[in-house]
Amino acid sequence: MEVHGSEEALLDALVGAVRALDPDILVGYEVQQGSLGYLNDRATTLARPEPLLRQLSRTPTVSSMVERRNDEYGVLHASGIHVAGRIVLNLWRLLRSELKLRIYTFEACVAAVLQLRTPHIPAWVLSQWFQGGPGGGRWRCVQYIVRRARLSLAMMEQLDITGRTGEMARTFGIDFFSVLTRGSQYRVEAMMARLAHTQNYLLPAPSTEQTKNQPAMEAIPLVMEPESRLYVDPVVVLDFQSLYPSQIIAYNLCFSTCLGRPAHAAAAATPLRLGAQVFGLPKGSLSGAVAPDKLIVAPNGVAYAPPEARQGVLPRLLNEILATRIMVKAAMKRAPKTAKVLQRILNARQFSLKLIANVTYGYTAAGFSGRMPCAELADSIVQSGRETLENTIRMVEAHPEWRARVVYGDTDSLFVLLEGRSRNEAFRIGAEIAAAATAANPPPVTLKMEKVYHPCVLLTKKRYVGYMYETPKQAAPVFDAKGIETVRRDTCSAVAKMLERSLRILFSSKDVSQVKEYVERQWTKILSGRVSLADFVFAKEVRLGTYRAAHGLVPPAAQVASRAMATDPRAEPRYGERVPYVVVHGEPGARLVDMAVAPHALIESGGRLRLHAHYYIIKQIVPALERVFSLLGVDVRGWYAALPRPQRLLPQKRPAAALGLGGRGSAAGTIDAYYLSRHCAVCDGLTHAQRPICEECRGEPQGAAVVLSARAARLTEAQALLVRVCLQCGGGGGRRGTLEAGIVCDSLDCGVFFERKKATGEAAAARVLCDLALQDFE
DNA sequence: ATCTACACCTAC
DNA sequence: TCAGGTAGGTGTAGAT
Repeated sequence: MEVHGSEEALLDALVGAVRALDPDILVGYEVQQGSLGYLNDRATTLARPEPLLRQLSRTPTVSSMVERRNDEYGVLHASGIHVAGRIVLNLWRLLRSELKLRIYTFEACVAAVLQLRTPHIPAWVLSQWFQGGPGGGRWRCVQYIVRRARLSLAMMEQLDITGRTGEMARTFGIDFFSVLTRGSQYRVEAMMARLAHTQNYLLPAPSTEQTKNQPAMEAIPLVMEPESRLYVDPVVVLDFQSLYPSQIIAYNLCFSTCLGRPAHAAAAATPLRLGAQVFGLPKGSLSGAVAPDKLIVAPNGVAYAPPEARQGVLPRLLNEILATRIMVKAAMKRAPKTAKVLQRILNARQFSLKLIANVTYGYTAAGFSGRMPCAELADSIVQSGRETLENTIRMVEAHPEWRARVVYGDTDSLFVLLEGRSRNEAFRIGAEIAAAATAANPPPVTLKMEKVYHPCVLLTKKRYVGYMYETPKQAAPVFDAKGIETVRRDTCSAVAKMLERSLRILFSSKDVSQVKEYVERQWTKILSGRVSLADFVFAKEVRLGTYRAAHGLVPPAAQVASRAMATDPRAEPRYGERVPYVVVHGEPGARLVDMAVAPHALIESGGRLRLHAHYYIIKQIVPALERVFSLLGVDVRGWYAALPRPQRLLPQKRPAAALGLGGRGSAAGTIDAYYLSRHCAVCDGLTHAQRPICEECRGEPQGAAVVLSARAARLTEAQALLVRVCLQCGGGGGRRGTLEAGIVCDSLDCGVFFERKKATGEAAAARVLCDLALQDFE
């Protein structure tokens, strides 16, 4: 740590340090408004003689600058800050594509990547600490900031961002920065152009006008309408591996082999229109090269040269990509399962190969921005894939011994219901189907048995859920959901958790009354306010500046962000940032946007704002549950209507002294002071405010055990409870004994940080690290 | 009550 | 100065 007397001197020292270390890469968690961007803004304000970014660069003559681009792509992909000669990485943006999270705050990313809880301390508190002068406060502030910088690096390290980006650069044959900032077309072209050049092909460059005027695409993939219901018999899920790439290879589909519609070729008087191009082929130029009966005619009526006559560039390219992917997958099998990091890296590598294989189709169909799309070629790929799937469905249903029915299929997958059969039989028949379909198609078209659902629910197209078995030997099923609220990030986690739990109860017990019991218990908790706010936070992506002005209405998240900006312009959300909000009670007839507020606004309102429990239940939870359980003839809405309304408890006014908020160094330093609850920590019933366990439970074994262990360890009852139950969600739900690292259980992302005193090695009192955490917590 | 535009996010 | 594709479900709010 260096100490400097002025901001000027500080910036000079930064420049000196960067020049001395001469790094290739500069990383900030958020480099536009914080980090480098903030420093640059300060430097500009101070009107230094030379721009800071140029001083930090390696080549002062080349421009270094802040990129101000208002188009969607630029804002989304570029780091926004350019320092010539160095790569500037905007970590949160990288993590956004790397991880699938509900929200991408620094703390949430650290938790997801490093399995670490970190406190969030707002800037104004840090500022207060720092201005407190030498001593604890200032040191705490510096320590906090240094720790965050280290954690950013630790995340880079853990995810091997530089290593993997470098690998991809080598795979695609493009430079490091382009891997992160440029699109898929660039990757496809880098690979395709190299291969094309070895065969003396050049890539056509149609104008945007020509591209726009190419014929419209006609083929669409098959998406079956599923029979919506609960399936208690096994359902085998099979899918074609890399369907589109394998169609390209199997039928030699390529720009370089496409001959258009044979009818056109015959009538050579009219020039051949193909994709964005118009060719003037001399009459008879085809007949000498390929016998008409050897032509491959795709199901959309477009002809292709057979591989013997001319092997296509795309087929060759994809062959190599798929072969490499198989090698990587083999390497994953060889590597020890315990080498988690290696496994993840290899997995990411094979996944990126799969991705580039799939976007190769996208390249041929890129209508909006494509540099050389070809509608006929794209149609051929889709239609061949569709026929392959349709033929397979027919074959499966026609087989007399399988007695199978295809109940759903999407593009490259089929769901096969095997009525009255056991799971083991399902696996056997599934393997037979896979083998038969693979044999019935030209290589490398491969049908693979993915999994067996037992049981499952098919809701609609692209929405289903089931207990999944991947091998016949697997004892415990895995909950697997597609498209429904449990996997979507535009619902709050209360919806996701309740739906998942309800489905698990249904699948395990097949007893709807147990589901009802669970759901009613949760509703009661919600209505009486005994819930964690964290489970009721929505977080949706916000793209300010793209909303239709004519519509006159912006989404709630955007509204919340705009309100925050009114008081602090630096609170402007980055393009595509997920902005959290909660729904509170409003005026009668208020629109949703008017009832959406930032979570901290609710926390800090001191009871003025109230969580809109009714909205959450009626508009979010009930519809989600209803979609599933109405299939069983259950009236979820009726459950709620019949539910006795619990009396809502007003937020407790706690004496400031007990909360330790009377001032710094207040005597009430133990954590139990913060958890005075009206509810018994064991049974959740009402209790005396000063007693964490109600009188009845003190007589029950569990409650008595707490009392006894508390006495043995010389703790208060509340302290003893810390190690048994999560204090935030009250129950502990199977997490008992796993609370070593924190007082709050892992299932909740409350962002509160507690430091445990380890001195005595026992369940000692925890001390709140910062006063602020309390507000977040409440 | 039903339809539509818009926004978001997912499956493939 | 660059930007793969389509299908599809659901919530919100205003219009019919």
